[in-house]
Amino acid sequence: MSLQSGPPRQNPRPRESFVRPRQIDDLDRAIVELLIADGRLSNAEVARRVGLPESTCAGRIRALRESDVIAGIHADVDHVALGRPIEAMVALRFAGHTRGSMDSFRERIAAIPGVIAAYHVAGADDFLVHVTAPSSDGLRDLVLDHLTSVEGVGHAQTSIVFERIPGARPVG
Amino acid sequence: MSLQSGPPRQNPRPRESFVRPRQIDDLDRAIVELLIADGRLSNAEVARRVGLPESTCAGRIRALRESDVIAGIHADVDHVALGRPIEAMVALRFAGHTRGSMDSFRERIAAIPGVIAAYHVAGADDFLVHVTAPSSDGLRDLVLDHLTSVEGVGHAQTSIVFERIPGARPVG
DNA sequence: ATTGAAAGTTCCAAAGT
DNA sequence: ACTTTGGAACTTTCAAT
Repeated sequence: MSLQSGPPRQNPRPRESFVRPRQIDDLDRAIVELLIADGRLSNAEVARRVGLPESTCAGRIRALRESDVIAGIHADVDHVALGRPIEAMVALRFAGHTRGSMDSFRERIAAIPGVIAAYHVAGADDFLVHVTAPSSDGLRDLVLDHLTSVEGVGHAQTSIVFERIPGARPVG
Repeated sequence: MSLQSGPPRQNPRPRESFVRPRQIDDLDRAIVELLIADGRLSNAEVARRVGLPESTCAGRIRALRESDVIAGIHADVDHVALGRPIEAMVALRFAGHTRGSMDSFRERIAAIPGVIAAYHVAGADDFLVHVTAPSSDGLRDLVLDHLTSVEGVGHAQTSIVFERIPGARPVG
């Protein structure tokens, strides 16, 4: 079917990404950069651009995927077009930093509808939750029902996102 | 070559994504969800799963890409494996909110090495910049050389990211 | 717009050099 | 590590609905 799709990455990974089969070299980095720019490039095309025979290139890509250097390949969508025009970043602060409530929250974040990603951070805030909503009402409901109301959360500050500017993300 | 790759999305888009050729329906949403989960699914496979003939499905996917509902398909990489183990979110506050300096910053963000994405937000902070660095020294250099030092930036607060938790991102 | 069928292409695995 | 090869899978096109 193509370079493709190991089993879709399950979400809460138990924090172990230490299968590192082979040292990453510049060729691997070049391959990864190409696939960051366009995740649907065919193996043949990637091979051509990095100057590698197809079978060798395919082997490297497979290894990169199996070792989770390439964690996944996903479509980036326009949430506005899909009926969720409101985008926001919600900073959560836990009261007392109970390890337990933060852990249990961590496990449930991904299931909250509208959550694009969450970041567990050091500093004044504990989590940054990146969300979309169909309306400001929807955003309020999302925040109040699924974030503020979480056990242990002491404070939530919602910042509307005016614009998301994608980085070039060149690996170097 | 596949469903693939219109010209790679150029970065600072002038904020107009209003070519909406056809109304998005539930089938489109289903297709998009599949491609969010696995951006390398073949057209044949997507067609099978949503119960559409291949040619129809291919047409829809093409339309979704041309109208930028699907903005792009990109590999998600493990920055740790690629030699940038430090991940951080930097909150920037501009002094005086000079429109000009914020605009010019906006245009230059994507070129800063290590920047994954930046968010222009409403609220106390003006930008959240999501970055990776090869070391804490590298992070300091990145922040001091490219963020704090930007004209108009009054304050920068750096939060180390312990963990990124991807959301399910179901469109609904 | 959507469809099925057929043509043309690309991909993958397994062989050998 | 590279090349070739055969067969399977994929995308695309087109006439018709």
